Amino acid sequence: MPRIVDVARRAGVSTATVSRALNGKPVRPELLAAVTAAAAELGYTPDRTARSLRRRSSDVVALVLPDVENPFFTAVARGVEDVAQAHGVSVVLCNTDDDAAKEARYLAVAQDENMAGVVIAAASGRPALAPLLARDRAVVAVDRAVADDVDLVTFDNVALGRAATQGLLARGFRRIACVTGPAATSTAVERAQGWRDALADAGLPAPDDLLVRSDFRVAGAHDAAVALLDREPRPDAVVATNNLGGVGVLRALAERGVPVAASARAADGVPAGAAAEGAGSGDVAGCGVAIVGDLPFATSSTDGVLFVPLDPRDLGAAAARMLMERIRGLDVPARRVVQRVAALA
Amino acid sequence: MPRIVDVARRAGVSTATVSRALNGKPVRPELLAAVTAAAAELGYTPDRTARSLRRRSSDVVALVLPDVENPFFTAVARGVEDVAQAHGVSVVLCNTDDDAAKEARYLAVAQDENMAGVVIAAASGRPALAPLLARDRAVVAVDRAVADDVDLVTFDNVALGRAATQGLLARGFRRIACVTGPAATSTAVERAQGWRDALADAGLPAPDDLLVRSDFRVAGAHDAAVALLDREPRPDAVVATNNLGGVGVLRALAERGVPVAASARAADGVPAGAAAEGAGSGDVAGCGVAIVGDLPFATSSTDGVLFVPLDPRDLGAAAARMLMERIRGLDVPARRVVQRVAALA
DNA sequence: TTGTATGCGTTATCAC
DNA sequence: GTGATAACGCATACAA
Repeated sequence: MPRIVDVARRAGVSTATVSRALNGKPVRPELLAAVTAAAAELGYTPDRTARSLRRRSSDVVALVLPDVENPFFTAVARGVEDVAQAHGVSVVLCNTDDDAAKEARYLAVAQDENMAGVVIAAASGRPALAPLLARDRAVVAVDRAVADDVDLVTFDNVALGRAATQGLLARGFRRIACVTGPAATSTAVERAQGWRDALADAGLPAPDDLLVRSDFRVAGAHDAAVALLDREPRPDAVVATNNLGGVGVLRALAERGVPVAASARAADGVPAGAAAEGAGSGDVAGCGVAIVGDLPFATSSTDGVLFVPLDPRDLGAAAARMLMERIRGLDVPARRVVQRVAALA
Repeated sequence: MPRIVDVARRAGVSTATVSRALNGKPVRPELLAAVTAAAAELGYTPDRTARSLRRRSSDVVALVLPDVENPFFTAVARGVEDVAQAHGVSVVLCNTDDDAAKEARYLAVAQDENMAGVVIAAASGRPALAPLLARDRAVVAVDRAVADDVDLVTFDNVALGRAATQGLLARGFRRIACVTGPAATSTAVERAQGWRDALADAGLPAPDDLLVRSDFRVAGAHDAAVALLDREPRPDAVVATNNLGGVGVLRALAERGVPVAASARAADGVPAGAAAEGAGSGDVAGCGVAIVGDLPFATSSTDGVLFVPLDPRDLGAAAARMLMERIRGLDVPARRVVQRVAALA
């Protein structure tokens, strides 16, 4: 492997000049030409390890995610990667499994590797960012809020939960349950708050037993939905506050033979009316479903489901752009960006 | 940040002894105790950049994947990550989009970063591994074969394609189409060969116009399936050789209002019989579907679909284990491991 | 502008 | 077994 001295010799200059030439520092045009020619002929590429040691910072950023198997986060990753690559920086993907210990370990690695920055969708609400911040590393929180005062780019989660719920209300549903994620996850909490707000706006109760905190995964949401279906009276619709939650809910409905209802039947507006006198208000009718997010791998049966679509790739791209700014030295107070959301689908 | 000299001073030894103590080299027990104590008190962690520079190899491995948004590959990533983490090595995820140029770029980065090794599911059949191999870096190909003579862990793809097809044959289907991936991808080619073999074994023709090479993605497979549904006579079943292909096929069927058929009707065994005299042999009947792989995010409507399940996580774990062996210095000829496959589902 | 010389933090080599 | 010291490959302070 050619090293910088080889290029220097071949170009007839010093290593310092090679370094400067290759890093865009002022160099006489003819020498620059000689250097780039020599580098090209030798197929020289700088050793990034040595460069990192010297610069005390590498061209790598960490992307810390709670679940790489969730299409939402892989889309975030794509967004981050797109802009990072455009800036010549590599992305290390770190999967925390929503586990604070794993997360802490990865953040330590990011520090020991002298990575330039971190984009994090935090497992815990209080990730161990202090050492990184002390070292003046760039940090951007994405999707989920964190305790530290760092750049943050999220959706308007309350609005998302509200939109999903209002959509169901508009379709005539009244007894609307909510399947959300962990209490430690801001998105889960805020979207559930949106559900609560929408019901309150409509003058409806939002009883605690219609709110189930699960884990934002398929199996958990599935179990939560099954439990909801056993409630008496059964809810006539369910809001899933994330994509995998939606999958779990749809599976539960399918298992129980409850079809997805695009809208409530006319009589449902009457609380204790005719519908309740049979085996319960929803025993034979379908169940409304609203999902915050998308199901990119759904196999077709989502007719009647109300989606509040998100663009996680765009979210990731926005976060990465903010990170690049910080890496380039931008020194302003922490920014909070709320990503625009498309209309209901 | 504490450095190795700080630990040395505090423990009253030289930096060399600290290094040895922390790396498990022989050191007098009392000194070892002093060093570990000092390191703990200071919260010292070695700078991995400096270590990499000196050792000429880092504790990071690259995982080069064609599509991080494909659940199959994220599962592979999980498997790789699990064993890598157990060995104290971090995993850099690189997404090539099945693009040879992007792939080459990432491989160059792996080299410049002095990464310890690479696990690759190659975009092209001939990835640019030569520089890495010349530098004596560990390389393991996973899922997809490559031209270079490196360790390889795959499924028995011909058997997979054959199993999917035989399953459909056993259910009575006869005119079975195949939607597979790019001609440059070994899995796509081999599974299609399995389809061909199974038909030949059954004494049936495998006409070229029933084999569609797509891109292993949803949209591509969808379009391919739509085209197949327009054939006259229409195929009575389709084999999708990967998971996303399966999604695309199922969506196409749903769009066209063609139900998934768990088995062919009795008369289908007769080539030019009664079924053909109407609007075509399959115009009203359903269509059989077999999928190599799984649909972790299917929302329920996969009744009747024949799955040939895979365990990509296990595949990734196996590849990572081989990589770890190589990194630890194992020096044997390239190995070819064919991963066991579960029975039909 | 350019070259020389030093340092980044660690591990490996050499004497002891 | 231990300590002093020289690398690893690059970027920069300083001198020219």
